[in-house]
Amino acid sequence: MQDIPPQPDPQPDPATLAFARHDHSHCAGDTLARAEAVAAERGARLTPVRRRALEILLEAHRAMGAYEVLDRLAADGFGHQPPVAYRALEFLVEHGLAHRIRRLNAFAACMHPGQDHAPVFLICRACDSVAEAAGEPVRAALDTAAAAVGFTVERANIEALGLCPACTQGAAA
Amino acid sequence: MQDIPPQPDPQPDPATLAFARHDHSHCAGDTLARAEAVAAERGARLTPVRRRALEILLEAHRAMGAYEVLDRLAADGFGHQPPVAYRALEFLVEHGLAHRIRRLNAFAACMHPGQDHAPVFLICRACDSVAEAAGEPVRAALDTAAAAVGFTVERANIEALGLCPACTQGAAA
DNA sequence: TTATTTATGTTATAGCGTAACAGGTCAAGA
DNA sequence: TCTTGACCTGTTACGCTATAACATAAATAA
Ligand SMILES: [Zn+2]
Ligand SMILES: [Zn+2]
Ligand SMILES: [Zn+2]
Ligand SMILES: [Zn+2]
Repeated sequence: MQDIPPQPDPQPDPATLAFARHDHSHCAGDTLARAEAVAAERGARLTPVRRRALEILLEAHRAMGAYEVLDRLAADGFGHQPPVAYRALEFLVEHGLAHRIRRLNAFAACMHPGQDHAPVFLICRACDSVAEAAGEPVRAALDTAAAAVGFTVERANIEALGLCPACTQGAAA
Repeated sequence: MQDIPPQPDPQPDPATLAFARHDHSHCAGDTLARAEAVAAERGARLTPVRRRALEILLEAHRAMGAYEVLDRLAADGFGHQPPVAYRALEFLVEHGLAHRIRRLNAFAACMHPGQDHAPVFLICRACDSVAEAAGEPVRAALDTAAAAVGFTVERANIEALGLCPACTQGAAA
């Protein structure tokens, strides 16, 4: 959850990374750069508030409420009213640069923007970290279950609450 | 979504049923009876407010907001304040007699109480109906994805938004 | 009965989210 | 150049969702 000096190894699976000690400033910076590239490619305008909102979400592998983001934006000289945060977050979600975690009434930066993906969120109830795991098989199973009753899935929210690797260890002790 | 006279056939899959015309008074009554049996078995006290809240949720295959349930309870002579509804609903969820649909900030009656199940919700964006499909395969895929990164899943919310069979037809027209 | 727990109801307040309007920026086209 | 229109940012004001804290009453246990 914070910066730990040496981390020379190649990037592991993003969900594994979220729960592991890693050079997060690099992790966040890299993700931000990819997000900027995606925005440019799509012709989406990543304006100062929007970019700053994304940076804020990228500070840690956890979800933040809109009002928490708003406070941070306000402290940085942006507007102080809820729509300022909600609009920036809405933009990020719309363009796949962030996700909404309904279980937490909160938002989290997307850890692999650009890649078309069916995210599954793993929320640790002990340390509040949130990881975005590869959900393609889960989504496939969901589509199958829905198709069996004639239902057409357009969007899905798949959110799991439990214990991350570190906190599972702690609980076992 | 409303009562249609004859329906002699045996019960199909509950999710299929939710989207089909059926004798809902029988469907709801039967589910309520099973819920009562489950509550008795667990030693859970299905008091008048709680029972009435469940009946209200059972009136249709859709989710209802807590305040909507509250209005109905108040009209029936129960308390008029939010905690009255939230507590009844919390009880029902705790004992597996109802589910919370986070995407809608709402609650829906469980259509097969007692059976230990991993529900998946199929929410029609056109007619607002909500079906509870069998989610065991989906849950299994989720557990696998989580286990791959060392995460232990305790609870999961799996909610799909899309079009039910009837509304898919309508949209195609 | 008396003590203990559980349930119901209240007031008050916190937290989440959006509608509607005003002013500002920027680029395309007259 | 000037105007038009699209889009972005900011505001006020409000509505919906949810819970904390407390008082009373009913049910169960001792
Ligand atoms: Zn990181
Ligand atoms: Zn944890
Ligand atoms: Zn029915
Ligand atoms: Zn429908």
